[in-house]
Formats: sequence, C-alpha cells, structure tokens
Amino acid sequence: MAMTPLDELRHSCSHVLATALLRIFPDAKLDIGPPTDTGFYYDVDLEHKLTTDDLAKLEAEMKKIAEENQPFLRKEVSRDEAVEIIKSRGQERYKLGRLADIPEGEKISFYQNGEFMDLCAGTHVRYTSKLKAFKLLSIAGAYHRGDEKNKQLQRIYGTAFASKDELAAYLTQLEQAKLRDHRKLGKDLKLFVVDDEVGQGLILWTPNGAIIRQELQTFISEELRKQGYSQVFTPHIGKLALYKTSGHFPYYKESQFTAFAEPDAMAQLATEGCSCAELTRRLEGVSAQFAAEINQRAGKEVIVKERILDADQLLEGFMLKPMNCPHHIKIFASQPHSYRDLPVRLAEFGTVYRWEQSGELNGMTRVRGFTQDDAHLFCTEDQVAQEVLGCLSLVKTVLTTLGMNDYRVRVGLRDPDSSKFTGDPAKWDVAEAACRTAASTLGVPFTEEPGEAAFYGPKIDFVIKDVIGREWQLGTVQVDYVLPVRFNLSYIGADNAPHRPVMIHRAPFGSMERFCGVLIEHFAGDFPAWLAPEQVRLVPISDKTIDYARALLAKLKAEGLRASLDEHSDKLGAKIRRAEIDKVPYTLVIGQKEAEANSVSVRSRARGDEGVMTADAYVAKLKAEVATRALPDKKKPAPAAPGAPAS
RNA sequence: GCCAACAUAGCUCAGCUGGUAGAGCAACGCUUUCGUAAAGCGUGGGUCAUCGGUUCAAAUCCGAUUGUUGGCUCCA
Repeated sequence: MAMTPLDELRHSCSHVLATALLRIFPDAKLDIGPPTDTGFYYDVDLEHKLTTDDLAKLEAEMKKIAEENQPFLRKEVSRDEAVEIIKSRGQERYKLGRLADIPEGEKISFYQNGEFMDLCAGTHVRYTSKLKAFKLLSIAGAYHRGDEKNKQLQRIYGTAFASKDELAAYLTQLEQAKLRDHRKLGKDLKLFVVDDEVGQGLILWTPNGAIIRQELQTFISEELRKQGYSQVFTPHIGKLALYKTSGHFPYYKESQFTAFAEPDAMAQLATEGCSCAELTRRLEGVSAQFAAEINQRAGKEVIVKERILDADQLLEGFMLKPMNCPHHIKIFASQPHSYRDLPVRLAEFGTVYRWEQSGELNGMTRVRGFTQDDAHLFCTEDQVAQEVLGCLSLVKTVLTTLGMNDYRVRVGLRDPDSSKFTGDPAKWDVAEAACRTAASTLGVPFTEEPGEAAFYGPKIDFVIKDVIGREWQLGTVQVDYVLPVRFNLSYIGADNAPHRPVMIHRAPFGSMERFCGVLIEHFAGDFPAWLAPEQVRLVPISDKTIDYARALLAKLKAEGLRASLDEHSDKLGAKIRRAEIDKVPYTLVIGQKEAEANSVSVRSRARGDEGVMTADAYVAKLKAEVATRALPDKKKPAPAAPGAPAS
C-alpha cells in the first residue's frame, strides 16, 4: 500500500524519534512506530518512566538528527540476515515477532538513517532534513499488540506536517477543540454535573441541560407520533429470568451492574453462611430444561453444564436493565396480534445501566447510566425493508434538523468466525441484505464492517466525528430475528396461522447523554433558539427603564419563551458581554427610546445588532424561529436595494 | 481494569528548596444610571480531594484511597 507524502513524513519522524530514543536510552526495546491520521507514535519498552521533560529532550535530539541530514537508505535482506541484524542491535524482544508477521515470500527490508536501522517496509523521505515541522505531544501506555494480556509499553505520540505553518495551525485547532469540549462547556454553561458521591459516569442533568434534553425529547416524540409509534413506560429493573431468556445475562456480565437478590432471600442465605461466590452461582444458574431449550435453539452448547442447577438451588434476583428490549417485548407479547396490527412500534426514553470500565468513562459521551431514545418495532418479514428505511430516514431527519452533516454510516455485519452471533444463518443473510439495501437508498456513503453486528442481528450505525476527531456512534438501527424466537413471539397471519414477527431496534440519538455531549461540541455551546436554555436576555440600559423591562419579561414568559432580565447596575457593555459569555441567542437592549415606543433593540449572538422592532413583532419572530427549529443563521439579511419595493 | 500525569475559593490559577493560604473573575453590599463584549470601592468565601505516615512544624515530603485527564483494552 502506497503511503501519502504526509504519511511518509510522519513515518520518517517515527524513525527519527526511535533514533533519538536509542541515543538517550540505549537500553530501549523498540516495538513499532507507524504514522496515524493525525501524526505518529512509537511504542517502546523502557525501564525509565518517561516524563514530559524527556519529551523535550527527545524532541531536541530529533531536531539535531534532522539537521544532521541523514539519508534514509533501504536495504532488502533475507529472513536469516534480518534475524542477524535485529540480534546484533539487541532488539530481538519485539522485532523478531514483527519479523515473523511478514508472510513468507514477501520482501523483507530495513531502513537506515545514521546509526539507526529499523525493520520497515517503507517508504520514507530521502533525508532527515525534510522533517522541519514536528512536535512530540504525549506519553501513554499501550499494550503490546493491543492485547491487554501482553506487557504494557510506553507510547510516545507526536505529530508532523510538511510546513511549520500547518503544524501551528494543527496545534491551534487542538486548542480550539479544547474550548468546545462538552465537559468544559457543560461546566461553564451549567448543563450537567457528575458527583463523586452519586457515582462515576452518572450524569446529573442540571436545569439548563434538562431544558436541552427536554426539547430534544419533544422533537423526537413529535416525529414518532407522525410515524405511528406508541409511547410506553417501563421500570429500571427486571428479573434475571427476563435477561436469561433474552440472552443478555450473564453473557455480558462484565459490562453489567451486579445482579441482586431479594432482601428476604439474602437474609436467609446470610444465616445459612452462604458465600458470595455461592450466591453468584445460584443467581446465575438455570434449570436443566431451560438450558436444553436454549442449547437446542442455538444448535450448540450455549449454556455450560456448570450453570445448570437443581430447582431448589436456583435463586431469582433482579438487575438494573442493560437494555429496554425485553421489557418492550413483554408489552408486545401481552396480547395477541393480528397481521393487520403490524407493525407495532413501541417507543420509550428508557434509562439503562452498563458497567463501563472506569478508564473508559468520558464526560457525557461514555457513561454508566444513560437514557436511550429507544423503540422496538415488531413487523412481518415483508415489512422489514420498509421499516428499516423508515427508521433511517428518521435518523437522517434528526441529524439534518440539527445541522449535523459530518457523519458516516456503518453497516455492521456478522463475523462468520465468531460464536458471539446466534441464530439462523439464512435469516442473517436476509437481514444483512435488507440493511445493505436500506443503507444504499439513504444517499449517504456507507461502509460494511464484519464483526460489528449485534449478537442478534445486523445493524446500521450513524457515526459522528467530534471536534477532536474522535468518532462516536450515535443513532443505530438493528434488525433482530433472534429475540422473537427466544421469547416465542407470534402474530396471526392472513392464513389464520401463527407467524414469527421480526424485531427492529432503533435509537436515532443513541443515548440522550452521548448525543447531548456531541451536540454541545457540535454547536460549541451556541445552541439554536429552540434548544437554548435561555433564549432571550433583557438588558435595560439603566434602571430608569426597569419597569418596562419587567413587563416585557412577563410578556415573553407568558408567550412560552425562556427569558431573563439582567438587573445588575453595570454599564450596557458589561451586560452585553455577560449575555455573550452565557451564549444567549438574543439580547434585547432596552432604553428610553424602546420604553416609549413599546419596542426592543435586538442583538443576535449570531448576527450582531439587528436594529429596533416592536415588542410584538419580535415575539412573533422568535416564536416562529423556535417553532421551526431553525438553525442559527450567521448571515445578516441582505439590505433591501434602494428604491426596491418593500416585500 | 492497565500505564502515566494531575487534584488549592463557585470558575481559572499562583503559592520556590516544609514555617498553619493568595490573585483575577463570579457572588453579595454601597456608589454610579450609563446605547451594543469588562465602571469604582468594599464584604463574605478554602479541614489545600480523603485517610494515614515522616517532622518541633505538611498545601508542600512519603504511602494508600477516591476522583479527573491523556492513552491502551472494552463498548450487546
């Protein structure tokens, strides 16, 4: 695979970094140093714990090496010669393994610059002097070969560009990104908090954030009503039996909160001296009959013998729900359905809990409790393609309304080698074909990714890039042929015989938490009026007009607008500045002139001073902007041409 | 969970090699009544994340714990 010139430059930087590393730390054992989308890194095994001071030293040494103007020389060798070179340089710990990765018959090459020589397919720039704009950024831990069972190495991250200007621009961009980080803005704009005592990864939505979430939920609910969905509500916990049937427990045990038993049962077990291990075993156990059913259905031993217990050993318990689907399935199954009723579309903003690893938690985007804008559709096989398409168009509507156009669509297919995926392969093929077709009619480029499917069926994910370039999976649509079988769902067809429905799981936002996190960064806190926690700030020039301002505030509130009045005795400039910092979309300046004419002087955060209009005209204008969920329009309206008739 | 760094007022941060805390902004009060991004003066506010150790003395040194950040692993 040919490298781009930029990759070549960055890859060369990796080698120069390694050269510098060995000069300063001769005992360093090198692993691998590739270019990345944003720079390069090198993984190194080193007794010495690298510090930021070391980064500066390494960078200075790299500059020296660049100035030494060493040529990059390619050398092709036999496998035996390669082993000799690696051994002679004392780099056998990782490099011999890397050498073994090169398939037999492929060329083996080394690249040399100065005293340094590395096993490498290339390619490189010609001279180290070409490296003019690079910077080491951070040190991180990284497992050898990305496997947590292996030793953790020290990874040095850096970036490089063709010119110093581009490097500076990139570093500025990183700074800018920090300014719109949802964790910073969440604090500044008082949108949400996380409290140690409540727990890591558990979001407390403060009043301002709650307004945004409520508006988004209202928006979604309106769209769902248009599309024939029914709203339901279900509790936050469910019995283990439910998740044993669905297959969620205990296969995903490591990412679930621990199951808990009923208080009476716990007390009884405690008096019997039951150990925790025993309690767990009895909670996770299943009956022989149930195991046989599941194993037969799956066509393999899904339930291992150790989990099968006698009836008197089985202990029923509860768990925090990791998904809403089993609850919705039970609502569907609570009454008989005719084919005429289908599709049944059940929607809920359902809160679920997952035990994410502590190191994975991140602001609102990776949390332990979150609310999905979830829905489950139950339909006939003939309806699948159309319903999937309906779900996709809903996601697209949502993203378009919010001006989120930088996303990609990922069709997650099963990996034939993995036992994670259950169900009939023929049904999988049909479902995968339906997803592919639906994705292709969406008019958005999409990629197919084997192994990314849910265990019960293929899925279509919407992946959005945040400002730091990280990708977040938001909306998702998943086709499921498995759970209807597990829960023995049926509907009566036109032939008066029972048929198996197909389920579709979908969530246009994914989760309210993650979506809001990404949305905060998307708007950099400058929310459109319909989402802004505070839509209008009234700013009286002096307290002489405070009575008019108070009356106006009451009027705006009565009209359902979110307004506040700045009663500080600051000068106008300070009040304007405060409103700007609070990112309020509209500031109304109220002075003597306005009070006398029952008007307002409008200042838009997006467009600046917009002049004076009557209070009534402004209320009507803002209400229309909110009702249409308009995005902020940065452009000033074009002034009417002189002499042109007023429109 | 793993590697590393960090944790001082509501926020952003200062506090050198140990001698029991400071600024700006915010809040509150007074003065000012002002036309599109910062008026002036004053007041209150901190068990220096928590617990333990070293020391005559700890925000400062050491250890543990909790949390945060950057990565890694993971993400039904």
